[in-house]
Amino acid sequence: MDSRYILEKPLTGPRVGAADFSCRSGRTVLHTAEKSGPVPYKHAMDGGAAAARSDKVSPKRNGVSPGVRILQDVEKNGLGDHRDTGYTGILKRASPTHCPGINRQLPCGFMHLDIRNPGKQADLVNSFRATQGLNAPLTEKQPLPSTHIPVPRNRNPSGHADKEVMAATVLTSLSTSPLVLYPSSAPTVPEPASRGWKEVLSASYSSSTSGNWSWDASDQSVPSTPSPPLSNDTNKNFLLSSQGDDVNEDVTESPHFMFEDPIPRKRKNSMKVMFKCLWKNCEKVLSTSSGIQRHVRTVHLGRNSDSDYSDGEEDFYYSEIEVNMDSLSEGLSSLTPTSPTTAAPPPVFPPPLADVPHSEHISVSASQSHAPTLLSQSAPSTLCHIRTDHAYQGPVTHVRTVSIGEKRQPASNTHATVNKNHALITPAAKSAPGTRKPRGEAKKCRKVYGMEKRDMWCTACRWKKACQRFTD
DNA sequence: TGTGCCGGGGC
DNA sequence: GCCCCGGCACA
Repeated sequence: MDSRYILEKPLTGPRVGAADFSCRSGRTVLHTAEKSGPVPYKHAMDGGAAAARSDKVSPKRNGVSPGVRILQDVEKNGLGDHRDTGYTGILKRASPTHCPGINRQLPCGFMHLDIRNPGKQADLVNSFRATQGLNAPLTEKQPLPSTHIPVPRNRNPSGHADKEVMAATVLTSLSTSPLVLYPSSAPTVPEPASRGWKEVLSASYSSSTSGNWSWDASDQSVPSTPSPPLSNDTNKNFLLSSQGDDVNEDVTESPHFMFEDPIPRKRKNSMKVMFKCLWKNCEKVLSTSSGIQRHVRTVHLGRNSDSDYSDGEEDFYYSEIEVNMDSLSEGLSSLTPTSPTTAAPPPVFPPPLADVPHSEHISVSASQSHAPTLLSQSAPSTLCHIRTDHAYQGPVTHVRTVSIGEKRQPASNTHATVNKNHALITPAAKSAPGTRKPRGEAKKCRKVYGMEKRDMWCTACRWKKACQRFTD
């Protein structure tokens, strides 16, 4: 995967659909094969299984299995020429999640500046870019979709002017709010913007079901959490207050929160101190005192914003307010895509950084054991139910739902967190001893093939076990 | 009575 | 682990 691909690939819906379709299509193929007759087959975790089975279902080796065709269609629909991944669905699904990570590795990382706020912030923008050694013209970067926003990996504010440091601080603190991301004052269409976070969400969501990765769910403080629009009132307040010149520093770079650090820093304190302008009819809220002072000085006191002179009068026109960032996160967490099969919804919202597949995210330390738990709980939202005729045999772990992104554990390795969760859930779901599960409606091998074709039965039926081929 | 399949046992 | 079967519950 080269950088060209990264830059040209939009992380949009179709890609998400690819993951989902490939998974489902794999299942479809599976069932088709099952229904087509008692063809013995082996299962694999990826789309290759579908292709492999298509060898038997379809006379042609190159015959396009449904799953493969869907993948190719998806590519036509915007995934470009990413054809080097072969037929396997895993690679296809993994591809989107790799993009951001590689983006961060781009030597010429850039910030996706909000093009809807041109003009005044240009100077500040250029200042920022200059300090980061970013020489690429801004216009080259702007066409990128908002959901795909790489940023410089190592931002070093040291040596910057106070203004720039302050701007960075403001951005970090405000980045939890989508309100700043997509100000209503923007002349451009807000719809793509609102769709942006949705896409990020869906991308993250679907990725969780596909790639071999996890997010560090223990990090609730990720400032990159994209947020659905909260209350309109809040929006108004924020947006109204975001039209001043100070907003530029807030708005201009806030998108960088999307992909800040691979491992975002924790926020120790959920209470965020903000500074609210007390000027009549002005509800501007900024996260830094200097910012609000400058706002008051320039907007309300009519002083030159470039002038560093301040008599301290601005102090009278703003006050500190505390904003509970957790409350925002909680509101967001309600949108967390959870699986109906999960025992409990993840307590935190998966940050979009989870979009980034990082092996270091997978290997979470034991002290963060809840992270894999979250993965296991949220991942199976789109599952490929994989079973075999021989699933009945051997360890029960052969018969279980397997998410695409979930690494298959050896049968002997029942200590995995995923299996632990199953163990925790299973006893409650297990029927009481002595009770039988109701007889299924589906015809079983015995009825389908009859006694004379007993060799065509599934193994379980032959052994008088629960039929594995025609399950209910 | 036929069927599905649990539980148990032999190898 | 593979394979078989007695026996029970259900339609």
